[in-house]
Amino acid sequence: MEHQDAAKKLAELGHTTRLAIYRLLVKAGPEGLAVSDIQQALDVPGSTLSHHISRLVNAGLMSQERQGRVLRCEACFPALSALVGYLAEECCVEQQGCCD
Amino acid sequence: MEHQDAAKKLAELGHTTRLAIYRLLVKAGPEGLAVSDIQQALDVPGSTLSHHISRLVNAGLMSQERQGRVLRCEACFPALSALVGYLAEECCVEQQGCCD
DNA sequence: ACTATATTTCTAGATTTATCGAAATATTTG
DNA sequence: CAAATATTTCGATAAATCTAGAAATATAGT
Repeated sequence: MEHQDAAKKLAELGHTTRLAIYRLLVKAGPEGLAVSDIQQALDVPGSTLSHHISRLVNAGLMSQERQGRVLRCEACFPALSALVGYLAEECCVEQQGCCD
Repeated sequence: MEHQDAAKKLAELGHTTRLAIYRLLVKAGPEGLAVSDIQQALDVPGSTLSHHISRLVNAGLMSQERQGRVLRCEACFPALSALVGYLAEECCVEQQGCCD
């Protein structure tokens, strides 16, 4: 993962509402959730929610697929793994033994 | 880990310079690095660097300890683990099998 | 075509953050 | 104590972000 890309993903996750959205999606798994489900769970105005969702999508952390009137949202699980990997990458290269 | 705390940590890591600082520290391991080492590696003005470091410290992602004229910086490794754990927590609770 | 539902786009004001020069503080050494 | 080194605090400006109401768009059902 590129440095800038990782920073962007982390920044987007670093907002209370967006982190909550993302965690709902992670919890939901591949089935995903409709925007309306998320709205109901988090109780935020539609326009605000839409703004945050579009940022998460833009950062490559989730995707949306239309199913009729509903937009189904799903977390991008590989992005999460890559991000976590980036954070721990080269952990303690200078001195072995602190990370497992 | 508390939700707000996790969001804060992620937000602080979500900045190019701060992420670079943090990764240098993760790479350095428990030995840590002096502020001047970081400055040399990243080539940012002192005041800017100090600002970012203080944010990382405030977020509980790193600590500083004075050793003579030098301030030694060290990553808080437990915080990293807890953060990663928080992100993956309850992954796919609704439907088993997507995460390992 | 009309209505209802789902969601986004537009817009604008309020708040937060980033940057960095200059001055201040802390510590060692001569 | 004075000078040198390491780092922070102050201050001010520029840029990005948050929030949410109102209007617009997309789809489905009648």
